Amino acid sequence: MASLDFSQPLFTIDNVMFSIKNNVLHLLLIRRAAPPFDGCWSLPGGFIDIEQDSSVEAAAMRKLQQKTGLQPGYLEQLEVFSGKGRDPRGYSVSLAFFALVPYSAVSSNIATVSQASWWPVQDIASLQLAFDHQEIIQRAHHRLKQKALYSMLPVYCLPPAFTVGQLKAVIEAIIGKEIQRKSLMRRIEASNMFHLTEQKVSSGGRQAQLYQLKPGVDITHFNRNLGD
Amino acid sequence: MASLDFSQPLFTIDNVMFSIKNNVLHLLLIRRAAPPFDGCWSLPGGFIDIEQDSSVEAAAMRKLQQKTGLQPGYLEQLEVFSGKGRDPRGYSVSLAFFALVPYSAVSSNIATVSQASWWPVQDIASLQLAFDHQEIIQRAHHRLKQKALYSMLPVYCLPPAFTVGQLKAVIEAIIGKEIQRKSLMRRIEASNMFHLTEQKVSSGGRQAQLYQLKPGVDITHFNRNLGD
DNA sequence: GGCATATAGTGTCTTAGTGACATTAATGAG
DNA sequence: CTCATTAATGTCACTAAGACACTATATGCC
Repeated sequence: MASLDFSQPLFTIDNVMFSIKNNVLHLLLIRRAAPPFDGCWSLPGGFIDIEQDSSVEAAAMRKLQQKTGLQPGYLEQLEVFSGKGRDPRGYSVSLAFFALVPYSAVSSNIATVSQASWWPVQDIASLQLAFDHQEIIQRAHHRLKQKALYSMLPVYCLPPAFTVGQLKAVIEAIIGKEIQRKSLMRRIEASNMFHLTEQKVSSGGRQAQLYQLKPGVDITHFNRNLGD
Repeated sequence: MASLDFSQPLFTIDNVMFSIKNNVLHLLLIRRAAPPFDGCWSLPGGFIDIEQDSSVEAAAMRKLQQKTGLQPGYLEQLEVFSGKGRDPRGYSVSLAFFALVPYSAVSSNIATVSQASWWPVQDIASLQLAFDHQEIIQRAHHRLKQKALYSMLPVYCLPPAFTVGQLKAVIEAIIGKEIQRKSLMRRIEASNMFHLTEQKVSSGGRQAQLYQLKPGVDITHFNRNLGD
């Protein structure tokens, strides 16, 4: 194996954290306070601290906690973005994560952290973002769309108890397309991931059943996509 | 953003390169010649060279060329593996790739590179590998299996011209399960990725049509998995 | 109360793509 | 020529999603 006489690239973490607000897909950006790109909106991230971060996932979690005051219910590695041009400070390698969080969990904490705010995903393309964050966001959104078609992942955008109508709205916001309520019901039943609570919830018509994730279950993956 | 007074982790690349030999899924290991783990089999990889590698993908390609003498037809990021314990030299972050290559392309070059050889994936679990390479291989294999169920990715394990029977054998070797020839034919037609050549090939019975990738096409993804 | 309306949930037929397997096609061995 | 072998097709069954009508239960207004 080669020796260590190459200088190492700068290694950083970026997080694309999604949530649903008013039935619209949003993601969290923070305004940079230092060069390069100071003043620009950017993804919350930073450097890994090998003293306190037991893994890159731990580093991502710590950075999210630090910059936004909350921890996502779901976190997954997206992809590494690398090259000479993406950071003016030099060759850099950034591991991007994508995260999901219920919007309710955000609303109370986010106020205390200035310079961070939720943006509708559709509006992001027209912003001037730092680094190659536009591309990272596109990739994250694409991955999330795909996963919403064949898995129950979107539940992580909802509070612990939710209705079928809410889950349907979340999925539709993510994939940008209507789905059949009936199909979703079939999947909920087939997945065996949820149980009904005794509570019901009003939303202008007949009251809806509240569902809850069974403790310790894995996210079901189906072998067919929705919305062909 | 934080300043640079944290020491940076060691950043490395690992490659899980798959191919098919005698209708069995194999992957390429090299024997380490230096500590740590000298003498152990391990994944071909190493450090990125920021002078010559324009991206992490370029680094992965260069390392494969260097250590095995060949370049894969397909290369994709798998996942980052990180932590204090995985490398005795210190905190390390390794980006693993998975690669596919036709076995024919290997056979001539591999002889010139000592200490590299193909191993049946089933036999790997009983080897003593360096670092956390067992886990990396498991993850790569899992991902490859999944992709074989819903995409045409396995064609990258075949030479430029191939028969339906060969593709069927490759897919079966990857997913460890028989599939219906008919289903594969339907996908080949639906994907519109291939065209027939005039040539046919003998294999003990009726001659088989040779198919070829159309130039510049993307790998088709289906919205349903094989082999429910 | 009675009715309109809104949302929740079910029943059921259609549709699309795979599984299973029989059938036909082409080739080599004897 | 006959048979064994592999390639390719024809056809029906099965499964899960799409479409949409229909029932159920809540709220608000008269």
